[in-house]
Amino acid sequence: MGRKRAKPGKIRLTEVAELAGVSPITASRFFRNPEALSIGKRVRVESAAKELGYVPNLAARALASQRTEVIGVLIPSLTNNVFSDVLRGIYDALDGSRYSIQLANTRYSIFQEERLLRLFLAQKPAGLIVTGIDQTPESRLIMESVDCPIVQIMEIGPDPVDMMIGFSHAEACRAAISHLLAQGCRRIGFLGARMDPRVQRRFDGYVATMKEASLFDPRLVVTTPLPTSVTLGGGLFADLLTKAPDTDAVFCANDDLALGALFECRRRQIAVPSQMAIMGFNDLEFMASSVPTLTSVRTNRYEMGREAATMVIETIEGRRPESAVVDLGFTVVERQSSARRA
Amino acid sequence: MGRKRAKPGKIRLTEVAELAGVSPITASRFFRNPEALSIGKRVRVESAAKELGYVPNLAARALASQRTEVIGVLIPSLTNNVFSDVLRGIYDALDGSRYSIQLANTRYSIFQEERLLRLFLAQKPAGLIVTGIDQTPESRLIMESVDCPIVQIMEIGPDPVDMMIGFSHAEACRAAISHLLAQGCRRIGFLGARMDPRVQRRFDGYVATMKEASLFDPRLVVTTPLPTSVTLGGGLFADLLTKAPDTDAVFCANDDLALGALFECRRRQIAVPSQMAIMGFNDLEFMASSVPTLTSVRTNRYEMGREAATMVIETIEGRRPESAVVDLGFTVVERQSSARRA
DNA sequence: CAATCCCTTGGTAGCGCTGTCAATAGTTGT
DNA sequence: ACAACTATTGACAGCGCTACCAAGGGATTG
Repeated sequence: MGRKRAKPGKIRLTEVAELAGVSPITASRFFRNPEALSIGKRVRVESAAKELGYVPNLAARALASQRTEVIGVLIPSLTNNVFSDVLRGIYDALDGSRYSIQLANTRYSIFQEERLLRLFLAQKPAGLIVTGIDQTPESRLIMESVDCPIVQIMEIGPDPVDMMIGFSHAEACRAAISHLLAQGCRRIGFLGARMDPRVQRRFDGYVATMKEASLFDPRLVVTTPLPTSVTLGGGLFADLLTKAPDTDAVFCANDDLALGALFECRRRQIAVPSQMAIMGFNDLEFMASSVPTLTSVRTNRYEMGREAATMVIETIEGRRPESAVVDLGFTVVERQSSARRA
Repeated sequence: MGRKRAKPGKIRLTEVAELAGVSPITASRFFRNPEALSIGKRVRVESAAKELGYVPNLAARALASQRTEVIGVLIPSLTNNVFSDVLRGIYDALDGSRYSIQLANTRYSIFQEERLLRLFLAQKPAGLIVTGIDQTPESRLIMESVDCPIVQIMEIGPDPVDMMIGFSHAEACRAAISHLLAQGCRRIGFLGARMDPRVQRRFDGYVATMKEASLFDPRLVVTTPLPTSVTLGGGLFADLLTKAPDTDAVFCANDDLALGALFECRRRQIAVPSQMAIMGFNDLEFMASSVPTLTSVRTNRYEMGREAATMVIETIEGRRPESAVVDLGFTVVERQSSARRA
């Protein structure tokens, strides 16, 4: 024989239906598509549900309908401010909707990403948000064979798996370096940490722009696979000065490094920007209030998260966005730390 | 009639059992309690599952077993670095385990928190991690009537709902102020943003310590309900100097404010620490590499998250931690910005 | 040799909900 | 007046898994 029968206190859809005087399936429809009910029953089911304090059992719903209302989110890091802004956008967009988020951290590994992707997809998510465009070939195959909407975020590239929202890191970096060149800088260093694909593309933009100006010199480049930090920024900057003492500007692949470089300048009594221009990337909040204020490239991270989540939901509900690829662009925010000509 | 029958490609527990030559229930047991199987069957089921690439259907499992393997996490903010460290600890502790996380953002509202709590508990989570000890009375009742383990994090207090891990913010702040007093500071200002319960308790510690030294003066206090930022730190510090121009030290309720205050000092040519000592709270990474380096109070946020998640899991698995309340303490990290006597 | 125990395995039913059809009532067109 | 249609509602079965009970088989005991 089976197990003990329904506990007395349990409020199931059946109980709601009974109180409302309708069949369970009608009550079920009330929660999914109220318009399909006549006004009378709609009101009756609604008040019955409220009276009993009914809360749907999501597991049963998922099992019966073969789908969930969970949107999977794959990001490479929980620590990085950049991703917490994106996440905030995603959570805000989903707040109040019936969708919830399942978050997983790939730790910058595309193999972890592939593993997590399999894990997620086995649970039939309603949608997926993944970071970047550098998935393993297997991951791509998996994603392409799945029928839920997928948004790749943080950057844009040639062929989206499904949808895409971000900006060109190479272009953003080109704009940054062009700004420094326009300020009269010639020996422009590049500081990079972690060197994930997006930083790599910023680096590519740096190399291309410097080469076009016939100013590229490998001694101006200092990178490390270590995770970024302010302290590391100081260290990399010190290395740069050792390799190329005549450096007159430094582009930092993110703002933490830029702040570290700024502190290192202060430590060494290097005047910013007159002796050394400094520029960061992302435009975190503190860049506007340091002394001197720090030039950076503003990226629209919160909006990216918000839009990505919105694109997923709209697609699920059948209103596919007109454009599958959204370029959110970037803005070079010129501040004191690069004001050579000001 | 029902719906279409099992699709061909679908790998269910039944398929695994069939290939392994055992009954479905035996296969099911393999995934929950392998020790209960004889070695022979264990190996057969394992290889069958691997061969077919079986992934359990969590919705079915949750429905049948009436429980989930989801741990709910309620935090007030996604932006604040403090919480991303905690989150990282939680995710790390759960990585590789069968538990997953459902995250929700209360936005510093105890009413939001109550709403989310109801939402979570309706889905029968395996455990719960909530921030702080200031829940609504209704929230407390709800939590007390639930039978899953609950850990309150970030601070400790008299009566835990279930378990608790954190430290005393008032004590930590007392230690901070005592340090500044020991450095010979007398006109010690307090800068606070957001003023959530934890900041409030730090403030209480400040007031108590200053009063004991007969040095309390309301003009030394500048607070705001606005969310914290580096820029805000500069602003609050400027206000403080207006209200109390003879201030000789400032305790900032968090490190962002401290950095902002440091920049404001630089802007105004106020020498740190000789004219003005600065101290922060949390000891974020950048505190160690600013110029001058910034004194702070180190709190063990990552460990807190990790331990909280571990406590939940251990309790679920029947190995309840010997102590329900864990005080992780804090450390005053003395650096240049408060080195008056050095 | 029967009685007792434990270890392993299987049968049965059902968790709470929804997809698929079918049925009923009401409405419109010719 | 009758067919054809739409709007509502319901019946039935089953989603994939596990709780509960029971049974088979071997070892141990008196």
